[in-house]
Amino acid sequence: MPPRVKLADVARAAGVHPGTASRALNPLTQDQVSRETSRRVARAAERLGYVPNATARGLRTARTYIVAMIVPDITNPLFPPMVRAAEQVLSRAGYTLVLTDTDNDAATERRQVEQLRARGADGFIIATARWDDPLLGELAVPAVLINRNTASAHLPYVGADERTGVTLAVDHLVGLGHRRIAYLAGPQDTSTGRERAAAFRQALPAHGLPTARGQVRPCTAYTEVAGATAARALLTATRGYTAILAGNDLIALGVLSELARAGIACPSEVSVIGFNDLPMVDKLSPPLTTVRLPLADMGRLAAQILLGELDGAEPNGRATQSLLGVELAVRGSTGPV
Amino acid sequence: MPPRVKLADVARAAGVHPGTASRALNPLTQDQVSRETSRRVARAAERLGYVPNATARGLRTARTYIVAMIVPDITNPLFPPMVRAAEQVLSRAGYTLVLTDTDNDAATERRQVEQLRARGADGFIIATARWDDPLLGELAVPAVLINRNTASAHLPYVGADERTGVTLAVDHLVGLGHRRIAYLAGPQDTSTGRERAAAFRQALPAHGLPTARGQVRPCTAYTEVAGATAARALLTATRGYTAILAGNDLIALGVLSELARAGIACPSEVSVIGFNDLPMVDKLSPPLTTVRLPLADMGRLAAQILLGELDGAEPNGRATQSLLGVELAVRGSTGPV
DNA sequence: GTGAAAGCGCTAACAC
DNA sequence: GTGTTAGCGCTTTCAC
Repeated sequence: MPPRVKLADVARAAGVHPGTASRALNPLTQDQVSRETSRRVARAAERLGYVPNATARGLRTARTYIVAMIVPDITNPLFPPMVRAAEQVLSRAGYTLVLTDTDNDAATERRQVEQLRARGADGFIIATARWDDPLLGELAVPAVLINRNTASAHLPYVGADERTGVTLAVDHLVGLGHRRIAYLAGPQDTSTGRERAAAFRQALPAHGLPTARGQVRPCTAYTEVAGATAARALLTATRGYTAILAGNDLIALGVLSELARAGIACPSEVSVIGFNDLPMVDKLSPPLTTVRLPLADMGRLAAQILLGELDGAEPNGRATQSLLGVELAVRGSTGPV
Repeated sequence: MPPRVKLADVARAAGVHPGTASRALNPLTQDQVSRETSRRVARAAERLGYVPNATARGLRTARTYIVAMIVPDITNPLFPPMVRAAEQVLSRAGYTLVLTDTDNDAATERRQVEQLRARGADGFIIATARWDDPLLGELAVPAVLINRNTASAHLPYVGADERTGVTLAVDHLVGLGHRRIAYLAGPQDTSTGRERAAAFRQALPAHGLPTARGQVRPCTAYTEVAGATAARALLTATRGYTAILAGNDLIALGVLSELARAGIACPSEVSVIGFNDLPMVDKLSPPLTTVRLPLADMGRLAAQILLGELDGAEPNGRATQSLLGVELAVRGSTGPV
């Protein structure tokens, strides 16, 4: 393959010095150069098919225009829409997105972050934050949290309005006449697990409904199996509930399968609501009523906030916490008592 | 933030020249240095928390250790398992994976590839290949195709054994007594669309079954809507089919909804088979019988082949074409005639 | 086995 | 408005 054309070649072709060519090609410094020169350089670059060497530029400017996004598991359908939207925003701004899947493993995450810092990633979008995460202090570059927050709230955070989501779900159930509603929460070491459970505990009294022991049960994981296990425990303990709100759709799936196994009809005997609106849950029998999160909007906003910190001033002392609106997708898994 | 410790710092701390420190730290050149020196340098690096600057190294070595993976749409559940597996293999080999989502758009793809070449990506894994794709000739670095092949077969390709998948599906249906089987193919400008359709046309005669006009109908896209449209056209033209094989699961979903709309029971009146085994299709009513592809294996192998070309010799003249085995997941959407 | 020195391609002070 | 010069941090010849 032919040696790539470099800035010096363009400069020679345009009859100017490399420094001038550099200025002419960079939008930010273009006004230091005469219109005419700028045009000539641009044309030469075009003609020779000049592609700037990002590595050399990065070495000189100490910026790589690389942003790393860290997700726990890209096969979890929650993340692709965020990744996709973030990538679009960043790519348009001239940044390249590096995706890292940590496989939900802290050690892997550590290794990856190390590698990315060596790469000189200019910033991070982090979807793996645990509630109390030591890693986040050591980043030394701008970072934005998405989907899951941490206790300290030192970093900008973009999430969904979990509380409203839970409230919408409970309101819907109460509107259908339900008064005995159980909640199968997600794991309590995630911000979503905590937020949603807290919101549920507040939502009942708001409707004048009593809270009973065992009405809120945490699942060990956001999985169908954990959901089924928790549902079984719930049904064994009490059969009086007419509705079950699940910490997410996978847990709801577990609930549905457990109900089927126990011969309890949904929604005529027990209504079920999930959280996330995963693809295909509208095709289940019954189609799942669930809270829909604005995943793409979250990805977009996270990228925009990061770009702001990257281009602009120092990160704000008090980090912006953004909660995007959610909606309830009402489907067949909920009905009147 | 403190200025990052660089190689010169480590060298000084170890009492050697930077060049020597470099040799000591690089596994490939470590044997040019005495055991003792090597140890001393390693210790100093450790103590100072030295992290090599990948940009500087890249400028010098003309390698970035970046591999770009190009997918049409990361929210399509087909791709995350491939991406994840590829990333694991590459990351372990010291490479960083850059993910690009082209949004199924050729212009976007072009722009992205340009950007990635400027970045100096050492290699590409390409899942967006169209049947006849001019872009592929211009890469100038090693590349591996995954999931979709091109006409020329000049590049290594990793895919699933589509033909066997179709054969398994047809065999299954014939085994259930079906003799009138229609095929709703995917778009014919994709290798998967073509391969599967061709395989279907061969599979019928193999069982001594006749082929009729209109028995194979291409859909305009791999979508539920396109599937429903094609299914409607099929049912309007002929009602004699007892089984429909779909080009992929989304098309199958369209078929199922169209059958429901027309009041035709599945599987008792018409059996349906999909392709891909997307998440959740086992939870439909009826659960979808479908061909399962080894997506993660494909991602893994593609990454390994690419690593081979990256580390090793020149790309083989005759590019390796790998077809990985598939299996049929038999579920409720197929039954006896 | 180790030191010296050059240079990857680019940008940003500094001159004029 | 443009040319000159130095240098980002690393690797790799070439000496010794």
